[in-house]
This record gives sequence, C-alpha cells and structure tokens, in this order.
Amino acid sequence: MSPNTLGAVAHLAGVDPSTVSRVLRNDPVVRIRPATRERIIAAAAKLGYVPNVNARSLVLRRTMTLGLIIPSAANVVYDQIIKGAESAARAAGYVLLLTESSDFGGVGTAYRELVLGGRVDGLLIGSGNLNDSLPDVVFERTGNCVVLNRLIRGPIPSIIEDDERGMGTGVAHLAELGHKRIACIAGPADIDTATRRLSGFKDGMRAAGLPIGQRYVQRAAFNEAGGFEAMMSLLRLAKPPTAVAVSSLPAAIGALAACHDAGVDVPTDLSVIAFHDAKIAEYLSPPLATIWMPLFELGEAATKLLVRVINGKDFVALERVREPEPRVIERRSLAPPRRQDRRFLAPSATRSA
Amino acid sequence: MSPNTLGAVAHLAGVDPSTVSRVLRNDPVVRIRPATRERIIAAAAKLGYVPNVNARSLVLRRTMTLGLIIPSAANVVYDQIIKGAESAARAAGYVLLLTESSDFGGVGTAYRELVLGGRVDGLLIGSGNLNDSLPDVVFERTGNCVVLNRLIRGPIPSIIEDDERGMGTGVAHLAELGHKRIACIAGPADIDTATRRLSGFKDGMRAAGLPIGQRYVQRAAFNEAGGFEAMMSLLRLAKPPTAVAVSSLPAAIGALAACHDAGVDVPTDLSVIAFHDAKIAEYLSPPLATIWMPLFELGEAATKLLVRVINGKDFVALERVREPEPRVIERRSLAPPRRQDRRFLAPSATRSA
DNA sequence: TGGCGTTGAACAAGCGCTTTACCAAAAGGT
DNA sequence: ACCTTTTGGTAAAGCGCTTGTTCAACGCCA
Repeated sequence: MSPNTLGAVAHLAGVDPSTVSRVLRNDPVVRIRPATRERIIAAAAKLGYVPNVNARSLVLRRTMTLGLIIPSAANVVYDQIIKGAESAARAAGYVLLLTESSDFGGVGTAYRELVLGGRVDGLLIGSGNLNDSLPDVVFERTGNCVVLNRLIRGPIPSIIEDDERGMGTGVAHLAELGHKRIACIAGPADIDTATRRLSGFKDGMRAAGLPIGQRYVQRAAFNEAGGFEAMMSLLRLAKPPTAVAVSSLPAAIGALAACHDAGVDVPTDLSVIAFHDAKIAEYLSPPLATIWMPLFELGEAATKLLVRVINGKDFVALERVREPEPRVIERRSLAPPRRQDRRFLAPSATRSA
Repeated sequence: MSPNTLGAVAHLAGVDPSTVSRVLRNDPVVRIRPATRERIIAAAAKLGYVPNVNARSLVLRRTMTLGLIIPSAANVVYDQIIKGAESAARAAGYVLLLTESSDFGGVGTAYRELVLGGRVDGLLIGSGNLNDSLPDVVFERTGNCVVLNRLIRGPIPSIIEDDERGMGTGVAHLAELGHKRIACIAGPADIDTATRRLSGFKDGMRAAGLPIGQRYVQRAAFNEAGGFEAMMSLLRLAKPPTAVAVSSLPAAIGALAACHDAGVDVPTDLSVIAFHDAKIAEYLSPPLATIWMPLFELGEAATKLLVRVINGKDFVALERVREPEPRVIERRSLAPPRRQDRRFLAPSATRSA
C-alpha cells in the first residue's frame, strides 16, 4: 500500500481509516480516547501523511480551489489583483490556481475544463478577450464564476473598479494645476474599462468647466506602441494639449517615449499622468505621476464575491470596489502649464529610432 | 444522478459506463459497433459531458497537471518562461497550474500540498528564495520537481540559462565599442544567477584584455531601487566607468533613473546594457540595449525535463539551455566612450526627487 | 443482576472513473 | 451439426476518502 494513505496511517496506529479521517480533520462528530488520538497523530506525522485532494474532492464534490484566469502574467495590474485574490482565497480556506487564458485557447474552454471538469469550484475571469463563448457555456450550467474588471452583458456576476472616479480624480488634479487643454489617451473602444475611463475623463472635464476637444481624445491600444502613436498624434496638433491623461501605464510609458523622441520636455512642455500605479513609474524619466487604484482590494472583493456565489448562490449582478478611493500619486511628470503656446511637431513627423 | 457523469451518458446511450469510458478515450482495447459509438458520442455531446478529473486522477494516480511556482507574477522574465512552459506542457498533454510561492508560504509547503496532495504530477520551481526546506521534503519522497534557473546543491534536477555566456556577450559588445572602463551592477551574492552573471562579466573582461576594477563591481538588489543606488555609487567614483552592464532589467531601469537624476547623459556620457530583454526596454529613455536570453526555451526545456523525470525517472542533475544563443539587442543606450574623462558626481550626492 | 445510556470505535457504502476479467451471441471452420 | 473464434459488449473491483450507521464494551442505576 502506498505509504501516503489513510489506510497506511490507520494500520500503523492500529485503528480504522475512518477514525483517522475524523481525527485528522477534527471532525466534531468524533469521540475518541486521547491516547488513540495521539497514536493517530503520531502515525500520520511519522509517515508524513498528506491527504489526497482528488479523493477528497471526489466525495465532497468541491475542491476548495478557485481558478484565476488572466490574459497575460506580464500585465502589471494583475500583479496586485492576484495578490488580493490570493489573500482572500486563503482567508476563505481556498487555494488559488492561476492560469493564462491562452493556456486553454479561450475562457470558455477553460471554464469547461476547470469548473465542469471538477478541478476548481469557481472561476475568476480576468477580462482578457471575452469575445468567446463564455456566456453560453456558463449559463448552461451552474455559473460559478465572476468576471473581473469588465462589465458584461447579462446577469453574470462581475466586479469592477471605479474607473470613472479614478479618471475624474486625475483630471481634477490636472485642472487644479491650471491646465485647460487636457487630452486623453483612451483605450480601445471595444474594451469597456477603456470606455469607463474615457467617460470619467469627460465627467472630470465638465466638472472643471473645461471643453472636451474632439482631437484631444485619442483611442490607442493598451500598450507602449499604442501610447507612443497616440502621443505622436497629439504632438502633431497645431494647438497641442498642455496635459495628457493616459488610460494605462504601458501606454503612458510609450507616450513618454514619444515626448522624448519629439524633444518635448515633460513636464515643462507637457504634463502626463497615467491610470494605475506601479513601482516602475517612480523610475521613469521623468518619474511618472499616476492614479492609484485599489487593485489589491479588487482582487479581494472578486474572490469574496465568488465564494459567496459558490456557497450561497448569492447572485449579485454587479459590484463596484470603491474603497480605498483612487488617489493621485504626484511625481515629476506633473507641472503647471507653460505660459506661451508652442507647436511641437510638424504634422508628419514619425519616430526616428 | 448528476448529468455530468459517465453513468448519465451511458444511460442515455443505453450502454454500460465502461463502454462510454472506452469510446470517449478512444481506448484501443475497445471494439465497438459504429452505430453504438455514434450513439455514445451523441449522448455525451447532448449532455455536454466533461469527465471529472478528480475521479480520473484517483484511479490513474496521475493528474496530467504540472505546477509552476514563481516568486512573483510581476517579474518580467517569468512571462516568457511561463509561455514556454505552457507550450511544452500542452505538447506533452499536460495542463499548467501557476502559483506564486507566497501562496503556500514557501516552496516546501507548496511541494507538500501540490505534489504529495496529488494535485500535480510534478513541480517546476522558479527560483525565488530557496532558503526553505525544499531539499528535505523532496528527498523524503519521489522528487518530481525541477528547479528552474537556479543551481542548487545536491542532485535535484535543475535547468539554467547560460548566464555566463550572456553576460560575456554583452561585455564583448561594450569592448568592441571601444569601452575600457566597464562596470557591472551585479545581483545579490546569495543568488547564484547573479554570481554566474558576474562570473560571465569577469570572463568577458579578461577575454577583452581589460582590467576588472574592484570598485566597478557593485552588488545590488534585482530591482529598481537596487540599480539606482548601485549606479549612484558608480557615478560618485573619481574615475567613473564609461559603460555599465546591469544584471537585471529592473535594476537597469533604476540605473537609468540615477543617470537622469545625476544629469549624466546616456549614452553620451555613459553606455548602459541590461541582462534580459523585454518590450518595455524599447520605450525607456533612452531605449535600453539588452542581452536577449532564451527564456521561452528555458521554460520549454524545464518542462520537458520534468516530464522525463516524472515518466522515466530520468535523473538529469543539471541541464543548461544554450540555444538559441544570447544576443545583444542594440538600442540607443549604447555608444562609443567619450574622449575626455569627467567626474559625474561629488562623493556624497543623493537623490533629489 | 439485568436493563440502559454512553463511549469509542469499526463497518460499509459510495463519490466518478478506469481496467481486468468475463461472457453471450454471431460468425466461421470442418 | 458441432466446436472454435471473433465480435461487442457487460460485470465488478478498486483508486483514497468521507460519513451515516452499527455495535461491542463499559459504567451506572434500580
């Protein structure tokens, strides 16, 4: 017999496997003589017994494991989310299983394999591409999943950060510095976090009594290249902005690079602020001001919600993480606008490097 | 009965569960009438049957899952490693389970819970801190694990990149540009990748016939703050280097920040090159030259090795990934040394921001 | 001393799956 | 017509665990 079974421990302790099971799990049903308990504990320790989770899951019909699907581990925002999710999972007695959605060729397949296959009790879906058959497969069965940071149609539980408010806070900060011509490098139109951040930008502008220039809103991919191109477009404008709010950190890094290439000094010529904070922002040149968002808390909240859904079928359609509040982390990329206007680039300039 | 069992499918198709099992797995033992096979396939499809992995693992005594433990998902180098591991795992019919080592409070505990608990067949251990009881627990049992990118004492299979060669290539490149006073921002002394990279630096210097200045070797943490401080120390030297090879990308980003703060122009005053490439390097200012390493291939190779260990107990103590070869990715942070020497900083300068 | 509640554990079923062994019916050979 | 082989499946055990049920032994009281 494998040394790593209840049976082995039971044999060594001279008792029945079921008794070992009860003792080791502190089953309240058990009534046992202290001496016997000691023998069992000792036997388990001696053999280094670790229960087999497959067998346990099979009978309990739950694995105490939660899956977290993210689009890519390289994305800095997920680092905090993961840590928050892991923390909440541990607190609820769950283990977290992390997976890149590409591993399964899509979220739908992952759901099928992980949840229906009995590998996890529920799934946290980090919003990568939700253009696949997620809703179908989820609604066919018990939909033990929570979509993270993306609003989706239909009653699938989802949980988001307060993007509008975050972006609004950033814009307010720029306005307070005296900026009037504020641009936004927004994300792709088909990603709703991008839409919400843009919406927050517009709200902020209105609240500050500032006009929203059509050309001051640039859609760009959520990565360095997207931010680079978008910033270049802004710099080519005859009346360029004096400040730019960028919807993501990678795009902001690309935007800073564009300024460097164009010889535009940040923050003297142009102020830049990015949505989401990360350690690297401190070390860019110039250090990049950011809008800190409660990502850890988002991960936590999503996990707690999922646990509620799993256990009680507490079907919350949407939750929004509002605490702690978004706040601007000031760094050197921010300054009051310069007095006189200046055109930065001729309309057709492209990158030199 | 749960609709998601072999029994349910069997009932619908009017056959025995064992027959369903054989048909669905294409068991070569099966001999079945085409019509019956069709009925079974149709029934399974109709019910949306997905096999329960716990039950299967229980009887097969293998889960076809591999665990990959990394110190932190935020580390850029692991992105490529993960993708390589995932690719190789899929090719071998395995699924990858990703975990941060902190999730379990250490690698030893993770090994216990994941491998001994029957959750995974083997473990890829991304070298975080191996100061815990890993060797003990591994050698007590069947050690189905491979340590990734860290040489460890004892016969635990491990697989590493060719750090010496990579760093040597970088140094050779700097020497070819005409640099003679080349510094190295190395990693912590207790991390052996750091030691190997430093060793490669020294080899490269010797090969180029250049002296290795004691003060030109700075030990620093593998992060932005470490690189920042180390670069500051170099800039305070009376005879500062004309080029610096940094052992990690985050440290190099910190080093660039230090140069900015000190008013040292890269590359005019100082050339910088970093170990490991990532997309962000392209967008730093200046764009940062890097030493590209086969990280994807490292992840692949580690996974293949682990699968060999699991299946055949093919006990390879050490493997080194040599292909493709490391190569320098030239970017603007590199230039020939300037003619006349110049002291950059007074000995006591500190960061202004 | 006989009946009874309690204690401390063993027994047995079953979670969903794989696999060895087995077997009825049809087909083929002589 | 009888025996053998092949075809096309079924039957049953068991992976390691949990849990409802059973049950012997013991102390206790009348």
